[in-house]
Parts: sequence; structure tokens; C-alpha cells
Amino acid sequence: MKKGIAHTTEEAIQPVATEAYLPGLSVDNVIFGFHADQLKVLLLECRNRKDWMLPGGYIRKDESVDDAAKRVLQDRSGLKNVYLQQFSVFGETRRTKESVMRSAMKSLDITFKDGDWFNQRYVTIGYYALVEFEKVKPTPDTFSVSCAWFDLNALPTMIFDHKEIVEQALVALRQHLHYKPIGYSLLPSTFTMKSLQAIYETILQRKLDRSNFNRKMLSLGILEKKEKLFTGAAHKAPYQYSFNKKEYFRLLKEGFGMPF
Amino acid sequence: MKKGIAHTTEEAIQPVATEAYLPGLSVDNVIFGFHADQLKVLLLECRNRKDWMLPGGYIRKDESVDDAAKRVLQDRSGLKNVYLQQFSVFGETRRTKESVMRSAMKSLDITFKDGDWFNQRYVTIGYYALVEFEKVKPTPDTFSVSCAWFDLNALPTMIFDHKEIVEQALVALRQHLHYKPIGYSLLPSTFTMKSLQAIYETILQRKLDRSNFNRKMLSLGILEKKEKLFTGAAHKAPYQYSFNKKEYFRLLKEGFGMPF
DNA sequence: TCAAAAGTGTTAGCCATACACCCATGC
DNA sequence: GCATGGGTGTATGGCTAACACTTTTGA
Repeated sequence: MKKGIAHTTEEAIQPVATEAYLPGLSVDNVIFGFHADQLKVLLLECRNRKDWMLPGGYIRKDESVDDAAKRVLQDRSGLKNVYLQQFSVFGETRRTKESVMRSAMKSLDITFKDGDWFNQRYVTIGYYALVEFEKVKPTPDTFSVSCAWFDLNALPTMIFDHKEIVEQALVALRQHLHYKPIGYSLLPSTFTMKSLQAIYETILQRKLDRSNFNRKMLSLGILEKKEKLFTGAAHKAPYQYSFNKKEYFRLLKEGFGMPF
Repeated sequence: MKKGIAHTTEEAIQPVATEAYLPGLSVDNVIFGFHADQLKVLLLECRNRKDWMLPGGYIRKDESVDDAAKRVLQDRSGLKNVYLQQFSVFGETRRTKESVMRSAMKSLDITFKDGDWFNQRYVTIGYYALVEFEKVKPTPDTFSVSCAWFDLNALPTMIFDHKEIVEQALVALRQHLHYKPIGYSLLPSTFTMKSLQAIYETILQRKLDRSNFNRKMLSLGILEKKEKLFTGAAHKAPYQYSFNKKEYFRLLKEGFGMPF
């Protein structure tokens, strides 16, 4: 608020240089990861409060909204070049609450005045990201004391309308599943059909037939079968697959029809 | 800019009372109508310029973003309670151009300074609406001299990225067609199956089989057959239908799968 | 009686679903 | 060899797609 403009990546939600950002606008990312057959969301634990929030940030005056979302994603997870999709705007008048802002400011040595940067109405643009769980380095920001994964079925209490944003993101993701390939940035470069199926099953919240899932996926022509076999368990070794990047992104752009 | 705040509906894009609006944010509506077997878009002819623009406006500090879009829709078309769907945010840094703003201001007796209200970067939230063509009363705003329908295949030159916004809206509409019913606010309260089919055909840009379309639509259970027959032409009279509003909106919320 | 458009019926083929059966592996 | 999980095959039912046939109406 008093300091000059710091142009590092990690200036995201810093209470400095508010003149560098668009007023009243923010982005919030719902970052999905996949671990132990469960979908997880990356959340931040609020400083000085008992609740959690989505990784979010403001939009610099010289960057696009998409770029702001990318920057936030990279700052909190260490990752870039992952699937990041804008899905909805949250623009209710009273979605942010002064009381929450106030307590969040307390620890940060910020004078809280009416009409202040943090005390204005915020419209936020929701994005969801699909990331490879293992590769993420959870990193809290200035407003938070920790950054951790949560199971979708066991979300903590969250500030503002952030829980609703998570739910909407899941709805959007489920929709997209019907006409877009999923898995590229969620899985390691090589994976088994079983783990891919597990992703679909957790997102859709229901079991799919193993045989039919196999056939369908292969028919899309986005998978490359590695003849190399995995080993170590007391059963037949599964094939390893990787995505044919070119075909994958062609389908991502063009869309298709999934039976479920 | 000098006058006080006028709280009529028709203050939308007025250059007065800029303090009443959220800075740097706007909504733009792609209003689709259906006429003569063609999809039309409602556009505004810019004052002092040779190009056209989408009906848009700013967001009042005491209204939600959705409400702002509704207000703009009502001001330009006279309609409310129609299908209005947010579909994307347009947030590139250079999407609005100073030169365009400048010429638009010229006729309005507005001093144009750097850092001025109209000379800032704008992020806009795109909505599309489906309206009953016949019911619309096209009404220009302060920045425009006329308001008229355009065929989607014959759009005029448009300011900023507005043509791209129209195209994106059409893409979104086409997507939604696959899992949501369409037609309610596009058609009169009573209509024929042929006109409903025509809507689907123009949105999808391809012919559909009459017989199969019939069967599919009826199987959704959102249509009520009026035994009253239409008359006047040299052929068999078609049935009239109307939507079962309750079922229609249930499906709109839940979604379903369309074969095409 | 003919043309045009609407209503209805029918068939073939595809595809999702369900399930069965074989293969590989470690204990 | 047996349990476990992976790979592959197949039958059934349902639905789409295509098209044929009938009905209604005004000219």
C-alpha cells in the first residue's frame, strides 16, 4: 500500500502496489488434482482465521485475465502449461464480506479504511485447472499460512462463496467430460488405463465398465500403447499408455461425443 | 460526467454518474432472434462511426453482474424474463482501443482525458440471450444512432472484439443445444414443430430428419400438443405445440443428451 | 387429381451395456 | 494352483438414421 511496484511473479496478492491492478476484479482458481483414487482441491488456509480460501489474485493492468489466472496457478503450485479453463463469473453484490476482509488484514499491518482497496466489492472470474498431483509444490500466499489438498467430499469451511465456486467448477468439469478429453495434465506422461478410468469415475461419481471404457478410449485415437509392461504386483501387468499430444489437442479443440 | 445520478432504467451506458458503476468492467449481450428461418443478432450502430457494436453497459455498484446484463437486455429490446446466459469473459489487455472510444465521445460533448472513465482498459462479460423476434422493440442507447437485426452470415464491421464475441456466443449456444432444451423464449407461446426444427437446423447449420426430430422432441416430454389445427395453406395443417413450462425448466436445469 | 407439406411407420445398422471367458503373475 | 486383476470377445437391446408410405388440403 505504500511500497513501490514490485514486478516479481510473487507479487500476486501482496498488499503492495494496488495501483498496479485492476480494481474490483479478481480471479479464483479451483485446482484439481488426482490422488489415491480421489479428486482433490488445492486450498489456502487464511491467516488469522479458521477458514480456507481458493488460490486467487488480482489482475495486473498489463496482463490479460487469462494470464492472471496462469500466474496465480504457477505461484501456488509451481506449475505452468496445464489445462486451465475459465468457467464462470461470480458477480453478486454481497459476495465478499467486509468482516472477513477486516480480519484478514489485521495481521498484515494494513490500515483498513472504508472505500479501501480491500473493502470494495469484488467480481471474480472462476477458473478450474487440472494438474498432476505429484508435481505440485503447494505454496501459500501473503494472506495464508498454509496450502494443502482437500478431498472434494471433505471440504473445510471456506470464506465468501468459495465453496459454491468449487461446486460450480465441478459441474463445469463434469459437463466438459462429455465432449472433451481429460487426463493430459492430470496424469503423468505414462499411465495405465485403470488410472485414467479412475479419474472419469471420480469425476462422474459412478462406476464405468472396464471393457467398454477401454474400447471407447482407444477408439478416440488419442492414446498410444507402450508395449513396455509395468511389473511388481500379483497379477497380469497392465499396458502403459501415453497421450498422442497432437491428436489430444485436436480433439480438445474440436470436441466429440462421449456416451456417458 | 457532470450531472447527478439518474436512477432510471435507461441510464445504462450514459456518460453520467460514472461513480455509480464498477470501473473497468462491462457486460455485452449477444441477443439472438429467429426470423425468416434465420438466426439474427441485435446490434447498435455507433454514433459518429461507420461500425456497429453489441448492446452492452456498465455494472452499477448496487446490482449484480447478471442484473446488469438483464437491464441492458431490457433497455435495448424491451424484454425481460428471457433466457440469458453468461458464456465467457473477454479480458485481453488491448481489446478496447482508445481511438474508437475517442471518436465515440466526440459527439457527446465529453472531454476526453487520459486515464478517464472511457479511456481505461475494459474487461467485459459476455452473455447471450434468446428472444422472440417479433416482440423486440430495438432501442438505441446514447452511443448509438440505431438498433437493428443482422443476419449471422452478414454481420457488419464491428468495434473492438465484438465480432469475436458474437462467434463465441454462437459456439456456446451450439454446445448448449446438446444438453439443454432451446426454444422457449425464442418462439411464440404456440408454434409448429417445423419452426422448432428450423431453429435447431439454423443453429446447427445442417438439415435434420423431420420424422426423427419429431419423435425425439416428443420423447423429451416438454411439449404439449394442442389439438387445435392451424389453417390457410394448400396442404395438411400442422399441429400447434406449446412448451410445458414446468418440464421445460426442469430439463433446462438437469440437462439431457441430444443425439446430434 | 395433383402437388405440397404433415403425420406415421419400418427397417437396418450402429453402439452402449452387460457379462463371460481367457491370460499373466506372485504367493 | 489359485486368487487377483488385466485383456479380449460377444450377445442383447435400444436408439439413430434413413426412407417409405399415408393423410390432408387448396388449387
